[in-house]
Amino acid sequence: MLSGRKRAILKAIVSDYIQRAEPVGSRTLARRYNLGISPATIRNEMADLGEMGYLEQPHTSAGRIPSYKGYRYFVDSLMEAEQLSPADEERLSRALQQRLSKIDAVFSEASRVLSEVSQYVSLILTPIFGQQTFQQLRLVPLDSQFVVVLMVTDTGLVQNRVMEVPPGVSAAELDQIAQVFNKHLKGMSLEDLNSSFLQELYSVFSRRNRALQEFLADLITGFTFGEGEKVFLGGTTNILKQPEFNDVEKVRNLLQILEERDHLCRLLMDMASEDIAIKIGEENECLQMKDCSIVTASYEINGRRMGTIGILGPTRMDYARVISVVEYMQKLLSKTLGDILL
Amino acid sequence: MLSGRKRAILKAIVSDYIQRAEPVGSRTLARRYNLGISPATIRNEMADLGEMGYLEQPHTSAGRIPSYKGYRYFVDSLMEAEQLSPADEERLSRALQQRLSKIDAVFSEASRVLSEVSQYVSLILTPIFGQQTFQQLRLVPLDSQFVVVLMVTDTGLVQNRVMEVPPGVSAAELDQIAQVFNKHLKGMSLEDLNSSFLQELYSVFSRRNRALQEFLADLITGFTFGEGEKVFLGGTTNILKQPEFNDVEKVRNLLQILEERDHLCRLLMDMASEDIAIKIGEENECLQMKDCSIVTASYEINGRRMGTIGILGPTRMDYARVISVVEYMQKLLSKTLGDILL
DNA sequence: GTTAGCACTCTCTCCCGAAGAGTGCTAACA
DNA sequence: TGTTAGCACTCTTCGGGAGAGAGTGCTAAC
Repeated sequence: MLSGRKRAILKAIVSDYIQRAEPVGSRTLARRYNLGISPATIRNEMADLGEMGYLEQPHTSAGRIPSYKGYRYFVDSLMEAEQLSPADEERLSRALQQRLSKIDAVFSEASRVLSEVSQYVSLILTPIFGQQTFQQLRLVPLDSQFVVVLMVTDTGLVQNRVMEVPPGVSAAELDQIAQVFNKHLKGMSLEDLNSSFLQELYSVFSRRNRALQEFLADLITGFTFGEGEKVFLGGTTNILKQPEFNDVEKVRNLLQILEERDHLCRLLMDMASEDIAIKIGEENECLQMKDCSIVTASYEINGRRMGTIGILGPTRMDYARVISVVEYMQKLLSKTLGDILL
Repeated sequence: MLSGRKRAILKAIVSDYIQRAEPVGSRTLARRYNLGISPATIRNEMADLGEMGYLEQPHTSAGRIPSYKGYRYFVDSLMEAEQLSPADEERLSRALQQRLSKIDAVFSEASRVLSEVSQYVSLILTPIFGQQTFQQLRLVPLDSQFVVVLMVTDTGLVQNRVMEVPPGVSAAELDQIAQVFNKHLKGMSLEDLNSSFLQELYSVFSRRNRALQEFLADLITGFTFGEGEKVFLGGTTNILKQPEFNDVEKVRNLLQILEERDHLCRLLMDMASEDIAIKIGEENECLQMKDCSIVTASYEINGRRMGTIGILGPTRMDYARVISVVEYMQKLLSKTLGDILL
């Protein structure tokens, strides 16, 4: 455990650095914070903290900056929770209070306002289909050639797409297919939907040709991979305001990651297991993100954890504030989605 | 008109600058290109071209760079059409040859490969609904509370969303609504779909309450603004490789524009009126894009111009190459979409 | 009309020195 | 023994030349 004085110094250093983005020295620290001790004493303590791995020195005779370990300690046991200002709460709420008919519009608005209020990059993972169970399937023929496939999950999400109907399959037969699905799959987790069911289907429709079999296979893969999960991204340009991203090379590295939606998707899914998750710098598996931190929260639909919202910024981000923003949005989103879907 | 020699010199300068991104001087020009004249003569000609507004000088005693007018002249009458390499054609085709069930997947793949091959930023505007006519409406009730609204256009695009059914409206009544729509609107341009029809609808269902009226109004606005047009963006990071974007401030300006999807949408719609459109530097209304050029082409679905693909790069972009890429993708996309939708 | 020569201009880079900030060590102090 | 003042030292940053390099425009000759 760190002594009270070391804790106070570490806290002051991290806070100061978060605010000003510049290495902080003993003299400045003594001047700016009322620690009641002289720069010399602070220097001694700083040397200790440096040896213990909480602080780093960009070079001899620059001030100290927090190491990853320093941020972690700060977040875990020094930082004070911050109450979101009423103005910010207002901004967040209002964005979701508009009448947003499509669920995607909700996510897109949420991501926009999240990045605006936080001034960092916002990420939103749409509901994970694997977490839901099959409720019903509808096959709505548009004409003799195309059919609209509607799949409804237990949480009320509707997945839809247009498919080509194999030639010679009648509307009655489509109905029959839907019936088999609805009878056999109701309540089954979409994750578990595997090929054994497909075999069963084949046998039911065995008299039929290869085209139909392909159609059925496509139908099922569409459920699991179909629309899939998407990631909404907002405020990418905010990151460019941060002094640590004054280097175009760094910017490019980060933006490249943000362009790989699959990667982000996996990242957010991994973090979905916790209510609030914080990854600081090196804790990110991805090397290119070692200068960044991510704070995520999982939103719920009807009490079930369904997806994740997150904010990405430099390791030097204002954790207390970001956490309060994310938490507020988490509640807001859970409520809004519940209202729309239930 | 410019003399043959001036044309040759201008062409050499623009080509060289496009390739190397550095002001080009008379001596270098004479060395690199076999123009058969001495640097001194070139200098005279360059001075003329400068006075005529085709060239600019970053400062005295640097070489010349093309002005906006210089690029324009180059594009209009100096540039030689470039044949896309078989390898590139292959890459573009293959991306769209995958089985892509959802139309959005086609656009997303197209935008990805477009940016990869061009090494600039790619933009794709999804089909403009206003250009299409109403074909049919389906209202598929999921349960007593929600209904899936399916609207099919004459080009085979399906727009869908989930809406809440006003309490007390039966399935039969929904059917009736759909029938009225299908009877009155078939063949009508979605753009023209206005409130006069809504009045008519009200009178048909006049016995009904306010909730139903709101439902009907929402239904119609959904057609025109509903899903709306989307812009797919790819290869944003490519722009960062360009030396002209070594300045973070410039990058931020551009990325900010690219984040405003509505703005991009309008931009691409404006350019949709031509088969191939090229906007160079200052020709862009948007001030922040004065250092950029956009090359667009409109793709067709069943012979009707429906949307736009484009490539955005620095004014110093390789126009010949970009044009050939865009043209190729235009044909590819028109074909692919025709196949999927028809 | 074209070219060679030349003086001149402007940028870029490298280097140097001064300023500033901060450290670590030592010695004195409570 | 912990704390503090003092001091020499280190390292970065910034500004000011000096020199190199590239290119221009003008003039005079071909």
